[in-house]
Amino acid sequence: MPHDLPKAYEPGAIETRWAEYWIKEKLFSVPTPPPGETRPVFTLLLPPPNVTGRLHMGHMLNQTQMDIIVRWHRMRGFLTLWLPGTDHAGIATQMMVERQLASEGKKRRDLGREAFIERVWEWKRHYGGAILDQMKRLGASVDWDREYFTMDENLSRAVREVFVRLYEEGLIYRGKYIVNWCPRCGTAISDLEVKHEEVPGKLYEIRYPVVGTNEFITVATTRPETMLGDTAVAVNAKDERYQHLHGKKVLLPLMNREIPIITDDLANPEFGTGAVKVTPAHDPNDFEAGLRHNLPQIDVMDEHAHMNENAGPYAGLSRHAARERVLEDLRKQGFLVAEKDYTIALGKCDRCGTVVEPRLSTQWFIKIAPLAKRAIEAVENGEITIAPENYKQIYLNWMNNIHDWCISRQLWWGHRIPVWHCAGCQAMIVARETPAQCTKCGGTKLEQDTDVLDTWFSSGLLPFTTLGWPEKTRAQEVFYPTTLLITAYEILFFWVARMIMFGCHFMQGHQQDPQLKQASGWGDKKDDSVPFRQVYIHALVRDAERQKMSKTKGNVIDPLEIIQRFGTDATRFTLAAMAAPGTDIAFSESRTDGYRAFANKIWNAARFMFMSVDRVEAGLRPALAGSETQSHTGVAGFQPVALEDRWILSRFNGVANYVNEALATYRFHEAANRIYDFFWGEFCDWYIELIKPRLAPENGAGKESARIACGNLINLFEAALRLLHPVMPFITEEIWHAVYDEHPPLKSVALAAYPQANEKQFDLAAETEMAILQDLIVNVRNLRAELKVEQKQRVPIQVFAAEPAIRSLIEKNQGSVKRLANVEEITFAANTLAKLAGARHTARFDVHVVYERKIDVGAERERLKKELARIEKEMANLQRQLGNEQFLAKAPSHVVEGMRKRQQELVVLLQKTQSKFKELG
RNA sequence: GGGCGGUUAGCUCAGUUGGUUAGAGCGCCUGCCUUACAAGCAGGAGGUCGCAGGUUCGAGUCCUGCACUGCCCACCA
Repeated sequence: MPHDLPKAYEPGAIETRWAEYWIKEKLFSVPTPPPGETRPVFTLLLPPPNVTGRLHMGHMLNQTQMDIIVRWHRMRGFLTLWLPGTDHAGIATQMMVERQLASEGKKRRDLGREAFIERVWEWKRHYGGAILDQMKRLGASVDWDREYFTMDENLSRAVREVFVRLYEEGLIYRGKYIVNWCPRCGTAISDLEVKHEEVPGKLYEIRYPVVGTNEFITVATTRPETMLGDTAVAVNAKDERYQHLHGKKVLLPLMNREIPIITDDLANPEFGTGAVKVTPAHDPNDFEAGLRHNLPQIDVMDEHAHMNENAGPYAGLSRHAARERVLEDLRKQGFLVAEKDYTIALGKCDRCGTVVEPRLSTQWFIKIAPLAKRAIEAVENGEITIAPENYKQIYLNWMNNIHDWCISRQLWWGHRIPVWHCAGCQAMIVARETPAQCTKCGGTKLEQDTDVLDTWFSSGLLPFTTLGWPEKTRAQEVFYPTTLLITAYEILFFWVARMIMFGCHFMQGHQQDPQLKQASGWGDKKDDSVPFRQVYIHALVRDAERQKMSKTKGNVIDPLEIIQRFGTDATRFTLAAMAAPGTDIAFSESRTDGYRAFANKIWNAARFMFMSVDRVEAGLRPALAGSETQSHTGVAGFQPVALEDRWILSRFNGVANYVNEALATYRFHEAANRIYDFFWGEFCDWYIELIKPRLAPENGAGKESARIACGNLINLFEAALRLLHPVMPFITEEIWHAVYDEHPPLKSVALAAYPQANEKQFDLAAETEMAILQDLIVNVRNLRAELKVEQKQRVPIQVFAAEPAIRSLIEKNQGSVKRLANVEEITFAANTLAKLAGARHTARFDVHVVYERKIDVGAERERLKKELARIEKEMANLQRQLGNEQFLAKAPSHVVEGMRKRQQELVVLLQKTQSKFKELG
């Protein structure tokens, strides 16, 4: 028998054992079904963590939510595919390996491109699996047989295919533009990879002498060092201050170069001096102005943001040193006329924090507007839904203001751009496979473009490339569009938007297997090109002080450490219970500790159950067997003989309903909390306590009655385990196997059916009656506490109930009352007991504890005073409302009815309370 | 410069579409080692729902303004 469980729940060994079991048994592997499959389909793509990643709380929240939804679907009979993988993460991984090389005193250029890439692969083979191993510890029920890596050969081929197609469609172009350049990473980065940070800075005013006059024109700039590359000064044509200078030239200080004064809207008369220096090679606005006016582009910096030969005497200096020197020289020569405090939005590299340099360079771009058009439509017309809904607007705003996307990176690690340059004729050959010779001149000296693609280029394709694209596969018919995407807000633009653009473009015309589409509930959707039908954006996990976690702040909470201390189930439960849609989570260890206690509670309830089973009927199993688990509703094999049976059965079905509805709308916290309250507050605190006498046949309850009680307990428990399983997969799996005495009908509770409510098992009368009994018991306990009755002392009570039904209810269940309130004898009074000093009353009954000690009259009076005030206030409110004809006319009838009922109760309560208050003097 | 959120018990947070008495966990106070669980049980105290208006029969919930606070986006030097 496995029933001799340890007294305290120890999650560690149990969790690792089941995690391994699930993988070994391939429980979550889903072979692509052939045509004819009729089950509804649920597909979810795991947002691929970086191979270099270490599991953090964000991952854990994300994966917990996904796993809950995935397990829930699987248990409801969906053909459920959760596709895992990792991202090659260009910059991050390259940095990682470069750091490793640095510790050996080497640089990547020492190795050369090929050897370096081989080195990265080696690194990946050694350490790349770490984050997925950590996922396994979380219990993520993914299909490991389909694990992908974004640099896998098949995915790389798909990337080249996409590049070539986009190029052929004119949606990819190459050109020399200003891009965001990270001097430390040595590569271009996209707009999204630049984080703006407001920092205090200076606005400098520099005067340039106007050639042929004694005048100066004063420009304002935050970046004086770029003046070395100035090729014009712009003023606004309408600005009267400068109209006499139109067409004149200025002599650029320090460089002694003559540059024109141009008129352009770039200059805003309201800002600074109204005149602006124009540096086409170092500012995107100036670049545009330069094109408009045919200005030369003078690049004064190199790839490390050091000044180059174009910077004359400043060559070799870093941009920061150059700024100081330039300012110093301007000051000395009398050109610097003002320095004003000014807040600058400084752009920093998302990856390394280095200040980004707008740099003129040749890059590859995707023309985004045509792709964005359909991506906007798909969301606007509801082909893709985004929840919480406010993110829909954020998405649309962003998409409507999107710029072209710079996709080339000057890195070595990544998908190399499939373009070859002919050394002979300079032709560019864009091809899926390495060409043997130049298509123009036939030359064989071809060199592949040295750039690689932005990592998000390949991850944006994953919804279809992981399903075999560009081939047309059965997997796509079944699993595309994927059903849901659960992800963090921060990658809404990086990833989600790009997947939508690519999906809508490349899967245009795709159709999901109509039968499966219908079965899965998407019959009303027209567009099967979308990468997913739904998006759910989850919150950010912050630390207990609501601070964003960051390494520099040192406030990062390591989920693995939390798991170590409290268990995976407790940690998962915490994240679920705190995840109200739309609000960030302040992670709190005390909450996790509370849920560890919850796991322990479940464990001990199981121990109790097993002890009872072993005593009453060893070998008793739940009524459900095998295939039945997929079709039944409510609790099987449950025989409601007593009030508490009818009550708990009804409650269980109510909870099942509630939880299913909550999960359907991503209300994880409501689902988790409802299960918690049910299991602890109702099942353990009341139900188990109530049935204890029936479980002990030696108490005279009878063997058959004990057998029924035991059966109910085990069947209910089994159902509760299934209900809880998506949130706490480990402990439920462990106990579920034990419930079936290690011979479960299925390999895992994860494959059993998720509880659905059974209408026939609802029993509102039982719920009402039970509430009255609970009320009575709590009142007696309360009185006992007030009278300071010894815990063990059994006392007689008197009860008055005006309604015969209530009296008979109490009579019938007096055994329960006696046990749970430690009552010796119940006698029924003929008249109200409300006046008695030591009595308690409700609208339905009065109860008095017969005991020699008297209550504290003063305290009782205070309590009553408060209560009276409350009742009177509520009465007044009710009377006001019920006396209002408009209210009676407009309010829904159930509200009016409810208030009338409440009013009747209050009348009784008020009367009783008043008379007692008088009695106390 | 735009946009979005938050403000409810000592602390951290819930509070579906407005509807009867605003909840939980932790913490606090009192009493219990009652053979499932002291990681537990029983009882209790604690809130003018940020401020000011408005809509409504009815507002924690909807609207406006204000205050404080957080986040995202942004090529005005």
